[in-house]
Amino acid sequence: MAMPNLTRNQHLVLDALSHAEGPLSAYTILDKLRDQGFRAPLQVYRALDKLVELGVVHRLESINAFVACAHPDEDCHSHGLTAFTICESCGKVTEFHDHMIEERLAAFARDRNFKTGKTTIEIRGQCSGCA
Amino acid sequence: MAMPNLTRNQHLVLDALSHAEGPLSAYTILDKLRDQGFRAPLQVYRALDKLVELGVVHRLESINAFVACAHPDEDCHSHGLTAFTICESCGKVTEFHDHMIEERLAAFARDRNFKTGKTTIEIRGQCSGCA
DNA sequence: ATCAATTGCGTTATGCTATAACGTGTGCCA
DNA sequence: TGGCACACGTTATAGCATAACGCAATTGAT
Repeated sequence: MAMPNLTRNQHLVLDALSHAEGPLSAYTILDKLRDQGFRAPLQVYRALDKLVELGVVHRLESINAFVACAHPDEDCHSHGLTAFTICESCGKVTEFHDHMIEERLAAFARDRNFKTGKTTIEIRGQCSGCA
Repeated sequence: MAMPNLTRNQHLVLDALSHAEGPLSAYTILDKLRDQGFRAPLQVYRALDKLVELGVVHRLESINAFVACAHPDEDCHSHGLTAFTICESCGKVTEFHDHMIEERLAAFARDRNFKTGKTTIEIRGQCSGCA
């Protein structure tokens, strides 16, 4: 998955996420980009769809928010499964990869003849600074 | 976590989920229970909150839906972490527990001094019957 | 060169998911 | 018997996401 040039909208959305402290909702991104001409949710969602597909943005299913990939230069998809810790106090998100967990889930799916699409692993709680 | 008697609303919601083929959204449950007098989303959400707390219903974060626990008699919470496969074609959900994955996630959290609250593991894809 | 396919864009409208805030009723037990 | 805890019902609103339309730019095969 090579990284094509981003369109203006995609670039603006990625920038907003990259400069944010934590994850942002689509509507928060919209508000941040009103000065740049954004007017409608779809402008954000369409950019997000593409950025997620490229692997430079992750969607956090459990909080309906999006976060820039922690290491966008390497191809995040190539690391396989991505897991997250999400601090419910400060919003800090940490991304990590664990090959054993990945293997274990793959084995379960294989045993059941389940064809794996996208996998979500999210741990919500309190980070070290907030506990 | 003992299982107290359920209220009428809680019982109706749990029944709806138990008899369903797959996961249901809160609003789908609401529609199913209109004949029983349900009129507003909160009636469903309040029941769901309680049922989830009791461990007899699980929330699937990645599809904003709810499913009855596969083994409600045992205390599902006592099995620790619950993971799911979710078929995107037929909606079938399979619940499973893997001690090694649980251990691995716990170790990661421990290393980072992250205090774990609720953990979500959901694999979306195609089940054996739909692949 | 030109046509068709693809992709992104902008807009309006709408639908789905979830909670806030208020008041009522009931059971418990100090 | 007064206070508390809990569930309930209702109205209203907030928050998240997509449908459907048409236009513009790009690409690429003929």
